[in-house]
Amino acid sequence: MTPNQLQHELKKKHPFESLEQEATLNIVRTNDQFQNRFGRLFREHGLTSSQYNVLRILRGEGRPMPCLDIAERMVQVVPAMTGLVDRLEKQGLVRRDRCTEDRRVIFIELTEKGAELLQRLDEPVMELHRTLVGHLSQAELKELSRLLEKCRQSVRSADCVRSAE
Amino acid sequence: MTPNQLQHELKKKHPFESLEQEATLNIVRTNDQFQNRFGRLFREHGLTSSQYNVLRILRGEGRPMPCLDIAERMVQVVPAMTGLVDRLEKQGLVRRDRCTEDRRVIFIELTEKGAELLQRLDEPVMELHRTLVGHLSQAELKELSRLLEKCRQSVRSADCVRSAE
DNA sequence: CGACGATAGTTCACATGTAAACTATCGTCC
DNA sequence: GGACGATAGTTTACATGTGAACTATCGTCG
Repeated sequence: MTPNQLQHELKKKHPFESLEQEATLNIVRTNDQFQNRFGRLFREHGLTSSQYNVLRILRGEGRPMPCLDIAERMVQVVPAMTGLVDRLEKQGLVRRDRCTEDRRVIFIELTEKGAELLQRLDEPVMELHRTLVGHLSQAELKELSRLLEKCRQSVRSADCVRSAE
Repeated sequence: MTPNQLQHELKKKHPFESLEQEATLNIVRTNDQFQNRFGRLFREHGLTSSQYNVLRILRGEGRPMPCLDIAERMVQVVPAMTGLVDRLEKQGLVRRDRCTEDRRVIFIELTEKGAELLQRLDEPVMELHRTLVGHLSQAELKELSRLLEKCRQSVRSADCVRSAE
């Protein structure tokens, strides 16, 4: 057992002030390293992590979606979607389609080319998931997901408070 | 118990293909939401998350550090440090100092003003840590950190392979 | 009908990250 | 002591995120 692996990784001289701080930093650092890996994989196929995310969401939904709905499922704010879709459209991976009933909304649709690219990525992505966390037991993975979901409950409740202000 | 909270959050129609995928997405999503919160807090004080990180690293080290050493403790690549330090210097929070022995290295030093800003942030930051994960028990926090550290072991070993190529 | 608030996207300004190319120095080896 | 590879930073080009302001529509209410 390495009781202070994170402290060692960060070359921190002082121990963590609290378990809360240590856990939070562990989340951030793990995410950064994972994002790094996925980013590299996607880049080999001409995509970024965000772009891949958009394509995945569109495939999961199975039909064209408005910008706002896509942004809502990603954590990001709306304005970023414009440029994101611009580049995906330029690559021919999605198509913009203005809704006829409500001319304010613009549907984003996955193209055949986009679907094919996604499919080519399925196996490598699954493989990377296994590489990154496959050495944890099924029980550990379940526990990890449970703890992280519990973490997010605080954000949700805090957001409720904020939106009630 | 909510067995598929993440699936519900993402409005995913299909269940996750694997526990590995679910755990990875849980890490990413939790991180995004936490970063969001910390970013807001730092912004109220005129800082970004990255800038705060640099200041924290400098205070932890207790003395001036070369750019590379700072970048190494963050996950990011080197080039980003230049602009980051530029802006911190413009705000008077750090100072650049060229080393006399080795004129290639430039020491970054925390200024008095930077130290004061950090100190003002200490309490709010600690408070936010508690808000975000304080509802987990001490045992859960320890287990979460343990699992995340175990996750990162795969990245480390994979990096060894890569650097040996 | 016509003003007005709400909603969907876009544009803008600014701070990051990433990779690749470039500059200034250092060390070392012949 | 001069070439050469390695090291520390910077610059450049491009894709993100974030907040604020703006445009086009919709709906509704008077």
